[in-house]
Amino acid sequence: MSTGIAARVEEHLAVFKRGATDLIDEVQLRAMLERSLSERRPLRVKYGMDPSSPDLHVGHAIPLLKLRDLQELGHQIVLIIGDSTAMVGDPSGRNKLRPQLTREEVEVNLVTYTDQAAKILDMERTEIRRNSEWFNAMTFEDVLLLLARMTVAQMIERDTFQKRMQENEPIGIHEFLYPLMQAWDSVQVRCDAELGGTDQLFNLLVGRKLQEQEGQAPQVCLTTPLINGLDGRKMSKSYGNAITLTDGARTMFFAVMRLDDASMGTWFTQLTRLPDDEVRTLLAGHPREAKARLAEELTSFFHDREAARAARAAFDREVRDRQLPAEIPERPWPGAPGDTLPLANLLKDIGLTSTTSEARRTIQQGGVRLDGTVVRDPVQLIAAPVAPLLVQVGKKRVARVVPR
RNA sequence: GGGGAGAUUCCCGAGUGGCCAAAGGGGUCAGACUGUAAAUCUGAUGGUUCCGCCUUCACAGGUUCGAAUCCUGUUCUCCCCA
Repeated sequence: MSTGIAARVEEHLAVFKRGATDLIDEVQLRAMLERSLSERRPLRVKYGMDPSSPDLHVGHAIPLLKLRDLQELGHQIVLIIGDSTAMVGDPSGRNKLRPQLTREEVEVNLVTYTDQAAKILDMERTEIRRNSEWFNAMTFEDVLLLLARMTVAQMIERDTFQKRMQENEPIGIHEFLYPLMQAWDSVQVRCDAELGGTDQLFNLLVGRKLQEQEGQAPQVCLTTPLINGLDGRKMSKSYGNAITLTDGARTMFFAVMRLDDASMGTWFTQLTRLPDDEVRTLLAGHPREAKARLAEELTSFFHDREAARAARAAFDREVRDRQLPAEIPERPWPGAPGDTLPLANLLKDIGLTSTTSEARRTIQQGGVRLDGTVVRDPVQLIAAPVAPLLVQVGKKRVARVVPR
């Protein structure tokens, strides 16, 4: 082996390892890379996504970004669209039984999923496989044989199942099938390595086991951290604490600015590719500057530099300087032209609050301003405006009521 | 197959005949503070024509002046025994 290859092995290894939580195992990966680079045969790196909810969030972007790095090194990415596994539901990191999706729901999600993944990966160079390709071809006997590869004891060793049993939460028998299915994907695509979140480690290891049983070299398992959402809990669409890849530039930027300081380091490492020393300098400086930079990097990546700058300008203006936004949505007066409306009803009618009760509460708490003046009486009658009336609810909601 | 426990408001979780729109915590919203946050403090948190009325405590009936609370049936979950 030439010294040139040895250096490149180290280079590739560093990319694999950067920000990773588990690597099983490094010795094996090094050997794979040596062979791969000397034989000029890219490694097949698998990643599976189940189209189980319509939107991907930045947490999903972490492994995808890692895949992109590997893709840029010339390795072959194999993206598994888990259209069959989605109907089972991955029990990983779940303390509850997942609702089972129908074929129709899966198909709808699938389209948006690949579109979103395309924001990160070069899909031209990505091998995309649906796992229904092989699962739909299996007979009941095939399924039995697959199930027979593991024992219940091995399965319930998993901490998620342990926890559920302790908490008397249900565990569906079909959930036992999930790790085996994911592992079977690895056998089918003959991958050299599989990437997943830290909660996937068990499933990834089952892949190694099955590949060995099938006479294949066991895959290297690589996990990336799961990140917390904006409220500190695990990021999840259902908690409403996620930043999704489909969020607009402004929404995305503003959301990142709400992140707690302590998480910034992880976010920089996992979601940006800024050099380490630059990140260190940023983190040592003013937290707001660092966070703004983080937000700008993320927004630029998922949208573009221009949109990110605009979002930052809007943030500075509206939040930092407490100025009105440049664009204020206009709402036509909802009543008859010469009419009057109680303030609470007006707020609901123009959509600034979802119910009149919410409007009343907010008004009574001093959260509503008309032309900049706090109004505390929810039944105060508002006359149809002759000139635009500026209505603000809290810090974020604003509209201009215009005559019609 | 037998026995036991349970299903509560967005989530978790109290409540076992009237004082229950239902404790407490989380989340969320509003206000204060601030660096944009976080943390902290205050208040709010089913709807509404808002000191009244309507809807809500798995579902369907029933008892009662009155039920989340009692009874019957149904659905779902957990535990133990076989």
